[in-house]
Amino acid sequence: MVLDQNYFQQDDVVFLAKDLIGSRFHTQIDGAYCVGVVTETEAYEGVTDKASHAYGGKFTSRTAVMYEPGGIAYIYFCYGMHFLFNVVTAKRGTPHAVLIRGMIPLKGIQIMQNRRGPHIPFREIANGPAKLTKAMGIDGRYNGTLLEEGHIWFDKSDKIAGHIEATKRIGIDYAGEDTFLPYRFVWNP
DNA sequence: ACACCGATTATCT
DNA sequence: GATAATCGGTGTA
Repeated sequence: MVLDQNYFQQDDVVFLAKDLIGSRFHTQIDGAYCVGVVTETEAYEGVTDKASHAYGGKFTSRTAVMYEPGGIAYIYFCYGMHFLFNVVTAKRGTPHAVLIRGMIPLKGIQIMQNRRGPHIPFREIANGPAKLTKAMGIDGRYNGTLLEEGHIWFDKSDKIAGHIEATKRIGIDYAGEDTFLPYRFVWNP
């Protein structure tokens, strides 16, 4: 079933990050349909999380979409050259988000290969947050857009096999003690 | 296998 | 002016 606003407005962002492992991520962008299975996510827990862009209630033009109701995209430009894709979760006013960090391509593989470059090995097409957005054709145009079938969306069937590992998050060593929270989920299918 | 480092620019202070 | 939720190439082993 397609994951809707009701699903994304649950308030436990750590649960959602883990629950999104094994879901299918779809884009219909520039005339190309692509799908992958989500293998890696991270939770960013709103105003209380020192790693979150919304830590301490920070509200800027960049973070404004995080305060919108769950079920929309928060896409931002990172390190001067990469787009990173998050799902905004929780209710309006609670700026939680789940970063989608990795995926195994399922459909539209040739399109993804073309977007990433012909010499990229299959397993490296979308095994990183910026690789994934590039493979899926996602950029800043879609910041703040509703996640719905036909554009950018998720669907999920049942429980997955295999083990989900929880680790500290990547690239947030500035976050003090929150650096070590087990908010990253990695699936070893 | 692993460590190092340069690229490149929107966003925030 | 400094920073950044990264990536890919280079070098050593």
